[in-house]
Amino acid sequence: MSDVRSSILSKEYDALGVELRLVESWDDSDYFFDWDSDETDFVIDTPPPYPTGDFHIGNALNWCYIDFIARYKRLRGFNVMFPQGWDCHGLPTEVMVEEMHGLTKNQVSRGEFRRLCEELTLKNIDKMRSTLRRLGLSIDWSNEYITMKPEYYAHTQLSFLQMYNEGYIYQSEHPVNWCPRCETAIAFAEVDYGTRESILNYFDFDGIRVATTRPELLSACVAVAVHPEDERYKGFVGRALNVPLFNHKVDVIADDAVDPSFGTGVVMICTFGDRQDVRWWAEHKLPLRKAIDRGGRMTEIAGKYSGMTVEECRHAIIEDMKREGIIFKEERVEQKIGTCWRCKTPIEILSERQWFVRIKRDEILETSSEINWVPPHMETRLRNWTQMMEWDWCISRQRIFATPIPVWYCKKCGKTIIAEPEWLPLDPTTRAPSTPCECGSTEFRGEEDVLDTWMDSSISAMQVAGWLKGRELRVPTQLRPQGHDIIRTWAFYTILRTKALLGVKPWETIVVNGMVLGEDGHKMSKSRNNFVVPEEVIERYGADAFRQWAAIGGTTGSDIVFQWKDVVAGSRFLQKLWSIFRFSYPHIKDHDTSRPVELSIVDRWLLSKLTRLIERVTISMEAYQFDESFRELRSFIWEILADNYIELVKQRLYTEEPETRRGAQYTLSTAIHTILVMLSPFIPFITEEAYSKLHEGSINQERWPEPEKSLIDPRAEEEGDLIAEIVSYVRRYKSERGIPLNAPLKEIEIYTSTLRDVAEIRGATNTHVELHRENPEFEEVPTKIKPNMSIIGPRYRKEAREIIDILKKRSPREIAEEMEREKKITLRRESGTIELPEESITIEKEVLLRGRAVDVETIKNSIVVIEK
RNA sequence: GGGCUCGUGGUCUAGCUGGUUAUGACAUCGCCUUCACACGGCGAAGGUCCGGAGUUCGAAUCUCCGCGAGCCCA
Repeated sequence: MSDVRSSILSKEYDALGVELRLVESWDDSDYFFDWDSDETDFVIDTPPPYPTGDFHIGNALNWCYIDFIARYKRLRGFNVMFPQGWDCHGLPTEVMVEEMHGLTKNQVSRGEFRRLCEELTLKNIDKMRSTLRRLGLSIDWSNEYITMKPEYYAHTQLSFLQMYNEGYIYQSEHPVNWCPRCETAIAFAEVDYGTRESILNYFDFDGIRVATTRPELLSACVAVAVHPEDERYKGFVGRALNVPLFNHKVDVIADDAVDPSFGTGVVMICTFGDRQDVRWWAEHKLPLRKAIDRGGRMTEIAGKYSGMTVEECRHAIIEDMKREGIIFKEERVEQKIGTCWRCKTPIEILSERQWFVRIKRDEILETSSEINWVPPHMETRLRNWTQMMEWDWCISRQRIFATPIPVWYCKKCGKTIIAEPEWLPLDPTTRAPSTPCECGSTEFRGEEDVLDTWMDSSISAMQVAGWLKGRELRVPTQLRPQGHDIIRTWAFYTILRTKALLGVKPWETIVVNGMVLGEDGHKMSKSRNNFVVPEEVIERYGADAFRQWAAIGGTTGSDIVFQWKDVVAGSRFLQKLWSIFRFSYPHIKDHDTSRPVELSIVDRWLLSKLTRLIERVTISMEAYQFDESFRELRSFIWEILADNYIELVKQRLYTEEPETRRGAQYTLSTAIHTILVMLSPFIPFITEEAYSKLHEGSINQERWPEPEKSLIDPRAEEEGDLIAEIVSYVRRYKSERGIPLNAPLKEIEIYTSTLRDVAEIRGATNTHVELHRENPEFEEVPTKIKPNMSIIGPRYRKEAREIIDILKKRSPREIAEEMEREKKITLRRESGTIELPEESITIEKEVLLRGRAVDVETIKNSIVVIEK
């Protein structure tokens, strides 16, 4: 027996040691998707992160969710793909390369600049890969993709050709959001907003009073607008005015989008001061006057101001207007302005020849409605965004590190030449078309503009599902997990593109995670000093502890506050679990399962509760409710298994009597095995470590438990609950009186009709237990009548209140006696009598005992007497 | 300015289709070193469930209004 009592397992669980060892020993191929499997596919469209080099804690939350699902689905027998992509192209890397090497992109060749970007990106990817591994994520590395590699961007280019041929993509001169510092067009999704204090200048505009915050656009003025109902300006509509300082003629138009209460009620329309100008310009078919160039400087139409920056021009024009005496008022106003998401420079709206993807609102909305959104309200964000889009998606960028647009222009006739699919991948700036132009010319200018990075990443669902890989196409994929911050970009573009290219939705389900907030409840940012990186957490408490925070930090979809205490609580649970395992291990490691075993009431009680646990956790996992799943598991393990079951069966496990022992061994073994498997999606390290002590192979090869309905036993649950409560009462009794827990009491008497077996109570209390079927010596005094509202409420509706009042007025003893006699209660009122059935009230009783020095406690329908 | 979400003991959090003892964690206090675990066990204290109105026999839960917060955006 001595070997049973001293476990060979360490007392303390060494999370860091175990995890570092397992990270090294795990076999990547366990997680490979099998393209030829007969099992049902579960393909996950992991959103490829941007390789900044740092895996943000928000990403880590998202990836934990993905891993919970991937591991759970594998246990359920699915052929799971959890791929990892890298969305490489983009401005931030260009800027970083320029800073690192102290150069601008124009100082080296396009090819050389691209090479430097690739070099940095590969380094960053490497760094992030090691964080992913350390987190214990079951990524399928055989399905990794890197968007900057030619084999990937060939697909991006092909998608461009297909969408061009189907009329989704077109080139046109159109207003676009423009960053003058980055000298590139940007999409709406890339525009940030900030406030700025500016001056509202009131001035005389050829006899009408106008207020504007952007006098520098005077040379781009194409009309003046008033509200049609505005009495002050009725006579002006249709008149032509002379633009101050510039003297070109513009018309006064009426439009009800003009706010009569703002400024003077007269608006100067320029091409373009803001998006409202674009709307008016298009609606009233106004001329185009470009006053600002790509670098943010004034053009020739600005006359003597040309060459100035926007700021310089504004000051100069205001000076000149003052000199002419036409400014009569200046007012400070708070103004919201669009800025570049990357460099925060105020953006301009310029009219440029650019490439666009047509936004087909209805198609996107309809496709979105076919997707199962978790949680459902996240879809409204996409719907609102889609309905608000004012013009098409501008996909061309004036940058270098991006997918080249596979297009040339004939130098002779100007025709646009679109590449053939078999020429891909290609860079039109270094390669000419393989065939001459229709006009016979072989001289071409390659398109220097490149594609928006979202063009790369928005085909991820198709890419992972085998598009163009010579595999059967598996679209829609089963799942897209992502944060709610990228609904209007990643989700939106992916839905648009997959529908446009393949005619189907990209995913069956999208699970949206919240943002991670710092401990102060605000979004994590370096300036707020509430920033935590996943590596820091893992180095201190390990990945299993971190993953528990991800699971129970909050409900799926809600924003989650990062809190160290949650991680600490997670690490304590690991220790608790280890202690349970360490205790159980010697009893279950080689128990005999070959012969049927005799199960006691508490064994059946535990197995029944375990079965219900399996049912509940399975349901919540299917609904992606990780907090609920993990909470259920943790409370079962801690409260039911450890605090109750193990305490109850300890004596049986230590006994020399093999039959008594075997039932407990069997039950404990089943419970331990089951919870390890169910915990393994959340905490893969400790579960693998424990599992490996009992079995060959990895826990990854296990199957998710099926609830065995025949094990659900309400009678055993009732009896077991009573036993657990009695034992816990005795424990409390001893604790309150300073009696050591294992010290025997004189005697415990239990008066009950529920219990049949008291062996475990005897063992757990270390006291002789007498079981009685009847209780003649006691006097029971009813002390309180508790109305059962869930019965009385719905049955008596409006009369419920009155019934309770009447019950309160009558004495508990009287009611109890009537109930004993009649099996019902008759209430008399002015408006007649009411008969309450037995189940509508609960009678609380106090037990009195004469003549003996005892403590008495009523637990459920049983009475426990402890002799002093 | 709009959309979405949220507002529950000191802090964080559960509470689905309304039912009278509101869950748990951390922190606080007291008791207990008992042969799995003191990173433990047992117990205590701590709440106008943001405010107001409404629906209802009954509201933390449903509706409306207000206040506040967070996120995403204009």
